[in-house]
Amino acid sequence: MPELPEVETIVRGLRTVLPGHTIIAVRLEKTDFIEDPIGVGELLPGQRVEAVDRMGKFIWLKLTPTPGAKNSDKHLNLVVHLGMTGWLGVRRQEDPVAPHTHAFFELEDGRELRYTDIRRFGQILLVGQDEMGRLTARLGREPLELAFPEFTARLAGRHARIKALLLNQSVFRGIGNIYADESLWQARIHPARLASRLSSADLKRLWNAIRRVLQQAIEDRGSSISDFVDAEGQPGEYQQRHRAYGREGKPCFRCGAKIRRDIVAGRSSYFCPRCQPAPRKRTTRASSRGRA
DNA sequence: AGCTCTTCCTGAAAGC
DNA sequence: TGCTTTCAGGAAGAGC
Repeated sequence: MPELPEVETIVRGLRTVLPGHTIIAVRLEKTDFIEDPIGVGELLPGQRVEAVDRMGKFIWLKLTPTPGAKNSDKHLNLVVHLGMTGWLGVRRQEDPVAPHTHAFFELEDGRELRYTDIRRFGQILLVGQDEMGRLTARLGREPLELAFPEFTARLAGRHARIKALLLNQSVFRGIGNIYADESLWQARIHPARLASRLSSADLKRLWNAIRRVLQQAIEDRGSSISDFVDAEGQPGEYQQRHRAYGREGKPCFRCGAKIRRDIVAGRSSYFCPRCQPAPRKRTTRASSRGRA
């Protein structure tokens, strides 16, 4: 599933082949995951891709109108979220079309940008320059651009489970289930611990772990679990370094105990029950009533 | 504020 | 063997 490293890998691939090229036509198949399919079809032809960037798990294509574009005074942005199974890449028009390809953006040179998404949990948004601020305001900080004091400040006083906060895109942007679990394993922190109960040593280990994990995963071009491939169609390598995610029942690389899987924050969470000790008391109503 | 539950969707895997 | 059920999960929204 595409998280920050996978999206970064896609973005780096697109950045080498897309800027400077102009969309001349749009073809859409299923459109239920596209915010404004009519607008996409009408406004994108004539738009040139100026730059490709990433915001958390969003791919951000900055567009510039060419003389043939409608609304040629307006700067548009094509923002794409890959959801669970999304893929965005450039192919020649004569190349075979992968199943579940729902959007085709024809370029002036005979190639086309294609969006493929089996489950259609992704999103395609057409965003005007003025609305980009509102989109970014919903998102937290980039975890790799975050100094330790800011990291601590974002978690201070939060009574939610650390796993829930790592997954919450308005706290940090780009971390998903895999990299949350891998970071917590590295930092030896149980996913169900409350953020407010973490010591500064815990937080320091977690901050370091998130940075190490994400940087290594970007270097390895992401994790390919079921079907992730980069913009060129190549799988990533980071799944070979997974220490917790998907390893239920297998020995912990650190201590040999069996990795466990529990539901924390509504998500499968893999952790070592020995290296990542559980919080002392469940904060259930029953236990607090029993003590009162 | 933050928790759980539900919804969206498909295909793989497990169950019968 | 073949059909049915379950599960996975990012994000948003409802309800508590």
